[in-house]
Amino acid sequence: MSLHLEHLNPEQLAAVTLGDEHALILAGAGSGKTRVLTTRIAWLVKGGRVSPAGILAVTFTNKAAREMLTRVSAMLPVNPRGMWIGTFHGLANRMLRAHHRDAGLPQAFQILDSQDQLAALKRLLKGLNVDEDRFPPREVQYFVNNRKEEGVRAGEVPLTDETTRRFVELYAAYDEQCQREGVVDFPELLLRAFELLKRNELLREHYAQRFRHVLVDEFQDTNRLQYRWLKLLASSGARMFCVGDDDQSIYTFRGANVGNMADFERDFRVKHVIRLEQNYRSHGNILDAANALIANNRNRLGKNLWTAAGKGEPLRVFEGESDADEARWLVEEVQALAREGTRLSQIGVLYRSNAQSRVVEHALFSQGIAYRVYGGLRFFERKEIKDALAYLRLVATPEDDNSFLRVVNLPSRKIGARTIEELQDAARQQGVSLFKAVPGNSKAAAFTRLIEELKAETANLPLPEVVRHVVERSGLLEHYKTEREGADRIENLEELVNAAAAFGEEAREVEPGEPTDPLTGFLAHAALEAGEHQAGEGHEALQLMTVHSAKGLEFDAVFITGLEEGLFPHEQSVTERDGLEEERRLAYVAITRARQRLYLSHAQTRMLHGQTRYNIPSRFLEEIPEALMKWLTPRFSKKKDFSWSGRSPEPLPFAKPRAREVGGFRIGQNVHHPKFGSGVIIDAEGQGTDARVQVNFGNQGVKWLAVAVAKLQAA
DNA sequence: GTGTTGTACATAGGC
DNA sequence: TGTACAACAC
Repeated sequence: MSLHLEHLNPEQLAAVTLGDEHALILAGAGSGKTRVLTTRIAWLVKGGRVSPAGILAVTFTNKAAREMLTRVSAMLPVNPRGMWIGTFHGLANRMLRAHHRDAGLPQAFQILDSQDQLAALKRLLKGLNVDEDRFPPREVQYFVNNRKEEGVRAGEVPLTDETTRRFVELYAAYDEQCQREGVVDFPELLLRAFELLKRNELLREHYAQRFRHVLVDEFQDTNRLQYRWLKLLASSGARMFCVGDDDQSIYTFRGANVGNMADFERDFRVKHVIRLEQNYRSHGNILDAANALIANNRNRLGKNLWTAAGKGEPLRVFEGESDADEARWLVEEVQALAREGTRLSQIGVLYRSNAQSRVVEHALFSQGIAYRVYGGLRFFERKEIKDALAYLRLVATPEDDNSFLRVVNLPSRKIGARTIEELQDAARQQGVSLFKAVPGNSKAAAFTRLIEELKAETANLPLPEVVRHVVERSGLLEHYKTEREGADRIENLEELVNAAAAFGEEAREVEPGEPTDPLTGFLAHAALEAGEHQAGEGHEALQLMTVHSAKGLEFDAVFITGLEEGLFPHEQSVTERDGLEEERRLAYVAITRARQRLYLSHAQTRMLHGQTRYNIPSRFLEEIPEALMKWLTPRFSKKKDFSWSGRSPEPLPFAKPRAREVGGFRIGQNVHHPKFGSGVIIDAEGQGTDARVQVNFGNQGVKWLAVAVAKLQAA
């Protein structure tokens, strides 16, 4: 039960034992950030500096919140009752349930995930006869969410032009619809919680007095609204302890605002910025590479990681002729590592985008190597689970039109688009929910009766039995039994019953005002905690994932694949503001995942969207000092004509004939241009003085150049 | 009202 | 290349 303060380095100790003041902790990768955060909480509580109820600690993921809770519990003599530890959304939900009346919400309000939100918007746009070409649902969603994250309601958006005016109308209509149906989307959860404190002085005072210490994890990932909410919570003198790393900010594309770090320093007149720069994870060469790379970014608070461990081995770099070649090499290296005793689960294969996993998977599969791919559908996002949840939601909230539409004809009740439309018209006219608008003698009435019966039948059952009963009586189980390949779905539906049981068993402390209805709690849990991506965690398997999902993880050996211009950095990023810097931070995150060994690779050709692409090596490879790397293939191979030779597939017999060689240049050849720099020829056409070649210059773009005019040189 | 073909589209993904 | 959803035919 000791805090083991003696094991902390001076900076960590200073952070943990900081006195009565605000603090910004710049915590580099692998610098013991979580340890500092949890030890500080324990130190505050154990020393009697604050009661557990005075602690509010917030993270971004449920996983991080769980880990924090576990570690804090281990350091304290009793279960830390009364602490608020959770995600922003989880804590907002908790607050809104407790004060749903003040927040203007029904007690059992349902939470829309992004999919649900999009479905709700599509329905709205259809009902309003909006031209979906001019106002695509996705863009409306984007607009709404961005405004909410700025804390701006529909009535407050400046109407700069006609299009904006239209978007704002839709925003307002969407919010009305949500209100009517008693549902709340993710950004709304945060905005409501913010507005609740902003408008209700009594409540604000209550919480601001209660929480004496507010601790924030991954502070660089907070958006503007989250920061403003934190400021309200700290409005009565609470001490803020914000931990973050600007170099690991990789989520600006979804609203994260690194600027919050600088704002925080200023707004709270932070006296102490503590830098945790000693890294306990990686060998020296790996850290040197990371430091050198990130030094190319201009917008930084500044930080340099160091380690007491040795330099370790050089980074191994491989150039593949193709993506398949790269994958073959990777598999061989993995096998070699395994022979040397590295466990598969301690090897991470990282890539920029999910599409890249396929080739690697193929190679792994053919060699019989166990692997696990992260990403994709999570448990509570699966179709059959969402169907079951829709029934459960209707039992709890019949006004939930989203759920109504989802399952009114599932299993089939012979209710088609026509009937639905009529129903929607009627509901709109009467200003009521679809459920209420159902005429007594219609086909749909059988459905509403079913829901009402379910409600009555399950009223006094324990939660898992409620779920079991609804899954069976709704006809879903039967429906999926008759569906071919429905075995997995049946299994998942059964697993849902188990999930309900597990949820019920988790002894969660109930504070006054907390929802007492277990079903409501479970439905919120399902929305907020999407569950595991894939079963089979803990099995010995190679770990495949995007760089984004690797954040926060570490491996003995790491492969970063597809280090090519256009892929990593991604071509989309060049059009984004500071996009390239974010890509570089992403590469920084990837590198710093490795403990002992780091492998970097790229391929000369790659199949993307069914087409062969010729990419030049990523600039990030050039930003890493040569001395740290060991090239397994000749650096930036000068091999020419690779697309037409050797093992490479012949062009299809009916493919459009392409000029293989024009004006002394060949497809696949590396070239240099005085203005655009180095590139690779990806296409050619014409003859003699008309000869033109298409060159991929990476960040400079893809260009057609006349051979006679452009000063192209073989590189 | 349901099954089938056809076309558009393709970063990253937490809650 | 593979998927997702919309417009089509039964």
